[in-house]
Amino acid sequence: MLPLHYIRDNKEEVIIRLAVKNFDAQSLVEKIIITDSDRRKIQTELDTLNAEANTLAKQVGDLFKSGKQSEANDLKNKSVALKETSKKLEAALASTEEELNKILVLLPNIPSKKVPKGKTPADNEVVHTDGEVPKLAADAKPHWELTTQYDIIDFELGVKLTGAGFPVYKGKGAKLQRALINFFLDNATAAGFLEIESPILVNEASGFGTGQLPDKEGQMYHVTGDNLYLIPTAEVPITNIYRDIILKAEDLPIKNCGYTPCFRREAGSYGKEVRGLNRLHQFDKVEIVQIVHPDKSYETLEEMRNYVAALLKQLELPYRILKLCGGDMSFASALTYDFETYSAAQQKWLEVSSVSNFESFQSNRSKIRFRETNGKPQLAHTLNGSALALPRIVATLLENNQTEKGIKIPKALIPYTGFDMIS
RNA sequence: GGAGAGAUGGCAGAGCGGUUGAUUGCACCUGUCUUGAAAACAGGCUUGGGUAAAACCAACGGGGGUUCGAAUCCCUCUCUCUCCGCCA
Repeated sequence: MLPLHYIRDNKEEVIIRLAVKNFDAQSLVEKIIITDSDRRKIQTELDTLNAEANTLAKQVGDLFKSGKQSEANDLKNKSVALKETSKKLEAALASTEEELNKILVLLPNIPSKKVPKGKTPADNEVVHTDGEVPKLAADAKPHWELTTQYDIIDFELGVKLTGAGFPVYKGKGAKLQRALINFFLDNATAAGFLEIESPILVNEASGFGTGQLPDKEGQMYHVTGDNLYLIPTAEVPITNIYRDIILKAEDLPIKNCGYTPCFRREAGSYGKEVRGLNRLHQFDKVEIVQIVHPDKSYETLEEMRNYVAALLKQLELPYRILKLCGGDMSFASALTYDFETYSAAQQKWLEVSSVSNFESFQSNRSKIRFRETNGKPQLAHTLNGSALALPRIVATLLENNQTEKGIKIPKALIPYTGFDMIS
């Protein structure tokens, strides 16, 4: 949610910049500005009326005390009349505010000036490529065959227990999951991120705070009995820790990380996109989150980008970094880097991380603020990134490292797996 | 799940129908004093709307009601705590 005063003061700018996201903001912005000005008009009227009523009430009190009953009663009647008007105004104010909030939430975040124009993933800008793509034998197998061959992930069993997209990890497959999670968490904490273990069910307020609600409701699993949502990412609970908080400037930057399972309904996905580990309903992920001073957020984004790159390097996976074009960016982001690893048997790039600067878009929704000494509260900037999401890492790792003897585990991971080969 | 108690500013904790946006303590900030610090003293210290800045308005868990007037009374929802039950 963009700050209202920003929209008010930079109307043209907002419209022009949102065009980069292929979002025609013209009529929405107009409507927001009109509704806001209506709101203020009503508010001013109501304030004046309330001021009058307050004065009156005081006078009535004084008159009663000094025993002037009849005069007091006269004023009382006047006060009752005021009240009817103020009731109407209050109702008008409430409905105008509701309307304003409803449309304000429809406006996406403004993309940073560095965001390339474009409509589809094909327009994303490759900003960095690293690592060697292995030359595999002609009969190299995609990961969903390898997992069966070595009996480490059972997709059908998951279907039996739950449904498609809920795989069961077994033996070295399960150990590999645990190894990756620990590897990622250890790296994150070594880099100064405080580890958080959070709930994986969140309430509506949290879902709204990070932008999943109301618009992306269909992407989350909803526990209707208690009106809670299964988190699609640890970003939701971790960022919401700071909802409605006014931090001290010296508390910044806040660096948190956390491992959670993530749940996504992925309604509408189909075909080879969802084959094997490519797209799951439940998966494991370590997320890094930062809350920073607005002056520092782009610097922080680069730092996080470098951090994620270093992880992939340690895992010896070929990867590239994309700067997302306006059309491919998420609703809430101002600038996003996607990380993709090259899965050699599928011969395609798989997204394994997305690192974004949300500027004040989330913090405005969640009221995450900070204060300089003696200053006014102001919105902080929030950032987050996957570091990393497991399934596609596993897919790439299995495919790229397959040999006749088995699947080789990258050196950095061996202390965590306790084995150097899946065979 | 049953019974009871409670929700007030960063924290603790008053207030229970009329200058109470809120006593007080702690924390914090700014001054005075000091070579510096501590102590002491003086002042400041919720948030949002509104304004050039004020004035002004709103908010004492959320929503509704009674009243000329509510943090204070009533209804309702949510949450927390205590006891009992159940239980990893």
